[in-house]
Amino acid sequence: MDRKIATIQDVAKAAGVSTATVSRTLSKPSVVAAATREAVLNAVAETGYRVNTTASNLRRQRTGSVIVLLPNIANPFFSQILAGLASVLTPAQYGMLIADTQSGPDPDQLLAHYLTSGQADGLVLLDGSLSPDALEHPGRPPVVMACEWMGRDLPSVRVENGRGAAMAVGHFAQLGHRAIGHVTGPRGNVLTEERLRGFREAMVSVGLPLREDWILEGDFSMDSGAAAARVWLAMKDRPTALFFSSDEMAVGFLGAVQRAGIHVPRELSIVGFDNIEIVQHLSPALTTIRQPRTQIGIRAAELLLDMIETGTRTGPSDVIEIEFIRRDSAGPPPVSR
Amino acid sequence: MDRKIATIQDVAKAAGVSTATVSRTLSKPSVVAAATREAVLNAVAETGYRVNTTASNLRRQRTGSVIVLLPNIANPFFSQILAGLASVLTPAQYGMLIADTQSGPDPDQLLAHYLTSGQADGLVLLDGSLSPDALEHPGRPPVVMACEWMGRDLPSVRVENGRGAAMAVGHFAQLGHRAIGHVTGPRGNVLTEERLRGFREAMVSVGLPLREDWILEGDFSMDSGAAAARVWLAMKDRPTALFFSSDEMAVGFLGAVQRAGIHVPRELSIVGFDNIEIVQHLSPALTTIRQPRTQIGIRAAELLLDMIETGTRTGPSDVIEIEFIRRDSAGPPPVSR
DNA sequence: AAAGTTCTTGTAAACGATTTCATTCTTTGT
DNA sequence: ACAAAGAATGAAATCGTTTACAAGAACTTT
Repeated sequence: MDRKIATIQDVAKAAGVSTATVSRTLSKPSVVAAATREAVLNAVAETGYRVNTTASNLRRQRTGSVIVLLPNIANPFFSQILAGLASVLTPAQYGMLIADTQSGPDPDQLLAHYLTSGQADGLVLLDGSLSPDALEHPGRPPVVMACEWMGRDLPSVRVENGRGAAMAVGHFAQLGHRAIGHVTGPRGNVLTEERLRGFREAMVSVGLPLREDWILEGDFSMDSGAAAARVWLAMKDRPTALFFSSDEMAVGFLGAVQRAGIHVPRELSIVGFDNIEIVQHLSPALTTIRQPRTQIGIRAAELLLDMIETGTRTGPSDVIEIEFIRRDSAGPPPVSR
Repeated sequence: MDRKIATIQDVAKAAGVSTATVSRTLSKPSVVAAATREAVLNAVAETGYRVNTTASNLRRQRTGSVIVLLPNIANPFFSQILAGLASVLTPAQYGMLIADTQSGPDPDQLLAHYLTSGQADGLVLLDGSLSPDALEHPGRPPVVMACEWMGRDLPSVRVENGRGAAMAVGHFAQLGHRAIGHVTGPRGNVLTEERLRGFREAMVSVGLPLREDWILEGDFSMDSGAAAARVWLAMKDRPTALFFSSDEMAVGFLGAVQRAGIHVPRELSIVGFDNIEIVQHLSPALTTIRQPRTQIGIRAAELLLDMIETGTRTGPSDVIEIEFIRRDSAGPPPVSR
């Protein structure tokens, strides 16, 4: 009896109706008469029928899944966004396929592949360093960028990156710092550039000297934060405050300088960006800029679903508010000197 | 011309062959004559044809995706495993669907849903607290457990949890500690129980007193580590060494006690479990037990693919080796007293 | 009571691949 | 030179749905 899985045919037979009626009962119950509806639903329960998504997708000319392209699946920053995406995609009956752009050889090629393969009803891009060329493809599915965005008028969900940098600089200035540096993300990345721009503008706007040798390049990773620490320790003329383009770098930096005997925030103040979960548990707890990552994921998914349903290829962009979180890693500059 | 996406019919027409030949050229090139093969491949390139995965899957009675069930997608511990899974699933042309068991109302129901819905060719379970009842379903797809495992003889990939605990205890004992405590994961979780058992056995085997009030319950999270710190700080008679069932808890604990002015490892030694990326960047760098998480993901995916291809529902289990990583968070016990 | 409407339902044609089976064309062995 | 075996191809069925269209039934409306 339960040998084979029931098809819509079996249900139709059991209920004494046509397959069309079964299908209608399940998708638009309102158009079928109450009596038949009940008969069908009974038959469904009886046979344990589940619609075959593959067949349904084929007929409806959709795939039922959206692909998320991200630079590194193992990065906790992204997993939070994934959680947000999943929370709206799953209820909407869309599967979420995850593809790691770093794992393969050529990220741009991977993007092109997914744009042309017709394997997804939509794409979410979390990697801002992808080249937008492939987006010219005519029949491509809708695409939404989250966090990072590219030149074209691609719908995106982003945060006020520049303002975040300005908040950090403002905080340092107010505490009395005059020697402020910055550790950036990888050059070319939109987030990096945006935050760097915000940093520069804020520095001139508060009237502080902008020293290029106090702008260190990282790549958002903890390792690159630790590397920045070695550079900072080796400087003869050090900034007393550092703004990091990511919390991860701040964490790597903090651990490294602490091991070198530096006390934060007594000898050096630092501020991160993102508010990843761990930083509140550090000692000192990290002052940072909060990005509501789950929220970003949710909005991106909503935008994408809207585009998929309306069949548009463009859409609005959304800017999500950030928040300055004052903790204990930034204090007044050292008095000596 | 490029208006609509090309189907296999278009390719067949362009190459002057039947659709059957096109299909064969693409799946089993060896059975078609060299000349025709070339003609078909040219036609493919010309039309920009991509096989429609949905149609292919329907015909082949498969779904082309495996579902990964995990307790919390935002947990960095799991994302590393996901990366491992993806690295073998993607090349094998399987999509990886991720489902969060914590986000919905009833985890067990979610598992049952995926087991019966026929939406996946296989399942990977990363949540050991799921009840195995649903696995009785007759036509269910193959299932592999990673990290955690359940009573039944389900194929699984796991690590030597008990031995990990023993390594930590051994290390403490060798350093001269006599008062050793343990912070566990949530009760009922297989990992928790296994490590706790290992801890207990190791304690008696090195001949140290096993004090139940020095066994604190956590839930693997940083917050629960911080909570454990408050308990430890409030104790009149404290253990001088603590073994944590997860790095996350160790991190939460470390930050909390450091803020209370405790020096690790001078006043207290700690050892974690997992070796998550961040712990090497802390100050002090955390001594811990490394689980090769990417490796676990890879093996689980390999096992699952094998089961899918051979059509078996059982398979071998695999035990992955762990490694003790000595860093700076464990030292000799304080001399005072 | 005839002519329109409005509701329900069924018939059958897609959707785009894969694969069985039969057919034609080559080889090969004797 | 002829039968048998092998290789390459095509015709058509099939996977399990959804949905355009048609048709019958049940009501209105005049």
